Amino acid sequence: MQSTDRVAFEIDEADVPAGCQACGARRFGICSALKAAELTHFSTVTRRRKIAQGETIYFEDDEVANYANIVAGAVKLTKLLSDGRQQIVGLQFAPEFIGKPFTEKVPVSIEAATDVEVCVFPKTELEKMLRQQPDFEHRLLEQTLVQLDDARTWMVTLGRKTAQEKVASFLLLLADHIGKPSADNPAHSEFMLPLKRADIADFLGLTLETVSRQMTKLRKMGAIDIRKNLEVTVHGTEQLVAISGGE
Amino acid sequence: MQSTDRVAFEIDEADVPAGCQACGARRFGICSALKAAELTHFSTVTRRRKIAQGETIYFEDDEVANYANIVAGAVKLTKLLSDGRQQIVGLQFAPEFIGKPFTEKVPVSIEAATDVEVCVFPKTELEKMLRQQPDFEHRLLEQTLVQLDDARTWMVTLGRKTAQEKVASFLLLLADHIGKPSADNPAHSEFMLPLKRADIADFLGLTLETVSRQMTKLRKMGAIDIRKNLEVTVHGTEQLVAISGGE
DNA sequence: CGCGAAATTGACTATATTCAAAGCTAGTGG
DNA sequence: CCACTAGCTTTGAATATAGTCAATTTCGCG
Repeated sequence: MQSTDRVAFEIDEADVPAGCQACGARRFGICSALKAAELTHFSTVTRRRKIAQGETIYFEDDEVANYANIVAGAVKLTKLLSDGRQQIVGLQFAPEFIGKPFTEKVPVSIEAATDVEVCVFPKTELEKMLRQQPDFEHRLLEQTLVQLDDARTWMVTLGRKTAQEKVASFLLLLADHIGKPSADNPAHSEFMLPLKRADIADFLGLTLETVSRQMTKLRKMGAIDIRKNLEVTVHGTEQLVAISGGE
Repeated sequence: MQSTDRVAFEIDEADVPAGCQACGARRFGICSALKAAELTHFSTVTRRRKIAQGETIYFEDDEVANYANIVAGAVKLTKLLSDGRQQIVGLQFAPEFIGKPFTEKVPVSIEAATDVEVCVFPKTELEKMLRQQPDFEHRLLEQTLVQLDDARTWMVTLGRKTAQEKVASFLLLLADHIGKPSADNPAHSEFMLPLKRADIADFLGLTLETVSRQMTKLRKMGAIDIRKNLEVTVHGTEQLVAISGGE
């Protein structure tokens, strides 16, 4: 006969819904505020959805009835000016939360930057969880504070950096979020660009031509390598940090 | 003898600490989540402080032991690059909350843009209130979401607007927060600039000369009037909205 | 292989910056 | 009360950086 401890542990683990076990949000996202039993209940009202690159998930000022966690991929948050100029105001990667609680409308458009998989749940359900679980709201506040800090950090990049520094900052941001140590040299970092040049330009407040020129310059300086327009290798982040004008 | 209702009402009102009665944070800030009795307790651990224009309240990455509500005046939140370039990432007016909960360090420098009066309270005390009062945390989350939205809206201005549009956007922001209808024409708006040209430049991602030139241009276009370098009159906001490139 | 989309490169231009000088404004002291 | 100063603002001329428009190349995919 097994010890109660052991049994309890196994039951607990078994209680974690299958779909949640491999999910980043379970461990690092808002779901980490939930206990297995609560998660089980929660998982009955969520559903997985795959979204193709380029699809818009919410339009700016849409009224929304759902929220979601990103399970895989990256989404871009954009804002438009009436004449069509566009600014990407944030990139979000797994396992971050999508949506703005307690308001009718989302103040940004949300679009799949890569193929994306999300875990969707109804607005009402989230708000119920928030009322029942103070921890859950706490977690949400923490994630919001991180996003606020990220936004403000990016404001410095937008307002005060040169084109070259902006591009270097962008590459460092990606290295940080989706970079993997390269096979041959662990000090290097490799990743696929989740955005095309026009989107990078919209994120950096530049034109796509300027982005392209600066990428070329960084390549010629030996700071990075780009293959097939989207496979990037960073040759040591220190050099890139120096070029980026720092934090 | 008075009715119990009447008595209860008077006691309740009388319970609101004297210092809180005229405070904006009491009605619109985070303190509005508190009932009179809780407020009374809270007010025993707060203290008023006056801060002169130009004084720094927190330095970037300082560890802080206090939070505060702005009672009067305006503060600027700034971030620095290592070589000294500066970006103002936010302006806050009464009755907003200052400080970043649950973290050791503030990620921005906070400086009094005008003479400021704040209501200060210890970090530990706020965090205790947050645990005891879910409403309080909820309120804080809502304020943080508003700040996040403000930051993202400003990112569009920084990344995608021209100098002229930036200056117009800035004036509209002020008209919105501290503008008063002018005496002679209610469609006009008047206010004192809380920032000097160099600060406006740091807020808009421009140089102070460019800010000055654009102000002059707006004056010559008849959109605004400036007296003594800091008294501004907006001649109808529609024109300024049109110039600002919109939301 | 060939087509369409995306990226690069080039030549020219526009916008905002830089550097420099002069003009205001408010506060101080004779 | 006026002159003087210090700090800020305005204005000007020259320059640099990024933007625009256009041509060419590369890449992904049928």
